[in-house]
Amino acid sequence: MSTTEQISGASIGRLPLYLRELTELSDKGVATVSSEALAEASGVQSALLRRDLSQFGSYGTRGVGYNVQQLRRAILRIIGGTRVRRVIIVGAGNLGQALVRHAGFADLNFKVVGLVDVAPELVGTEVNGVVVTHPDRMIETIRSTGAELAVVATPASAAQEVVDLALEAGITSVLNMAPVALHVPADVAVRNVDFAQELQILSYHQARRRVVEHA
Amino acid sequence: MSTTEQISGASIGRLPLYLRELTELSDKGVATVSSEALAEASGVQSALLRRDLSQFGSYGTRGVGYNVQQLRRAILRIIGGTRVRRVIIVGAGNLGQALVRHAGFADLNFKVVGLVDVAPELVGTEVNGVVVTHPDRMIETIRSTGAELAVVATPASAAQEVVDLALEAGITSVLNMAPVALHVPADVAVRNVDFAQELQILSYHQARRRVVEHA
DNA sequence: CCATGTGAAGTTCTTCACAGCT
DNA sequence: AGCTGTGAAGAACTTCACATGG
Repeated sequence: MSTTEQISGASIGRLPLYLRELTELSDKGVATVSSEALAEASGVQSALLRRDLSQFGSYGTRGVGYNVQQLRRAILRIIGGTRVRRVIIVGAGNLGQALVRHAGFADLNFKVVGLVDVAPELVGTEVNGVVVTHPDRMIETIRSTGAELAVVATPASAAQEVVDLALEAGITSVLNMAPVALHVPADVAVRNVDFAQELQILSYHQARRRVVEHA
Repeated sequence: MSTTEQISGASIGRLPLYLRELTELSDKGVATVSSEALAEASGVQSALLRRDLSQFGSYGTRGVGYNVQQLRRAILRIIGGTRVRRVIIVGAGNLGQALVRHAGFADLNFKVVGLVDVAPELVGTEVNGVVVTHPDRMIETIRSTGAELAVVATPASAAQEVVDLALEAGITSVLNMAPVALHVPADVAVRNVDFAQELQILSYHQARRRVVEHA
């Protein structure tokens, strides 16, 4: 439980998967779960799950399994999920609006506190209870709402400039959905989500499959 | 140019990034690009880019760089982007509809040929020119349209059953946006995209940052 | 002289397999 | 007897640094 705990990047990426299944088990009233069962539900190997969990302490009992509640709370603490984290979404196009309307973030303690877009017909309106503001007022919006995570859902051409504004306002974590590589200082965390990229990766598998089939 | 070329998984994930930048360079009329410049634009290290590219042949000239057109075509062929790939989207909620409306897939030669949802008020309507059909007719829809990629944008509770239907219809590549681990045969490719997961990973970085700041 | 292509080293991540605890 | 936690091995991935070719 030290503050200098260093969890590997790959492991951190899986913690949300485990958390999701643990929450489900918890809701069902299940008290303990084996690494085998939790791993299966999460889509990973049991040895990998055990190694992941062992990195931040021992929440399992040999011969029994893991205490669902304890483990869930532990992961929740590690990823900061015990506290509300405010999110600002930049870009109120198809994707940005879909995100604002998306249920499920609230359950995880994320709160969308702002939505930003340049379109005059959108500025001032509300989407799912969130007011749309103009990028000119983005820094102000971020500061007044206390947003700490920014989601970039703009066209690629606008992504870098809005991220620069966000950084100026003190944002240090960015979820980038624009199909472009963002340039940020080393201490800023960026995660990229790109549907087109994912489809292209799947397309590669399809292409290879065809080769194999024709062999 | 052998058919047994084996490109590492991590490399394949980056090919779309390179392709994106190469297409931009191509549009600008740039003839050659150095690994340094292309890597910078793509957000990777130049040595990594060179290693990636060297895996499927030599498209560079020492002392000069890479031929933009040639390299672009080569990557396009590898990921199967020279051919139209038909996509069916399952789930016409916020996300599914945003995807159907999303411009940019067409440029990459992806065509949305079907949209599936259970909601009676949606079935039979059109979204961006694509007719919404009921899951009962999904197998038929997949077969008649020739869809080869399926995007799962349903609630988690419905994801596994729709994927099972898709597999039955012959789908072998799935982009899963539902927050649940899908179980599929080993020869089916699945890519998971989960916003909540990404936000949680960023949240971890925020949590760590706080610890450091308070040190 | 310049930038690619690549052995070699280094790092990170995963799996194996079993000792150790309950 | 059962399941975790982990050393050790293995696999995958990235970076270094320079020989090589244009």
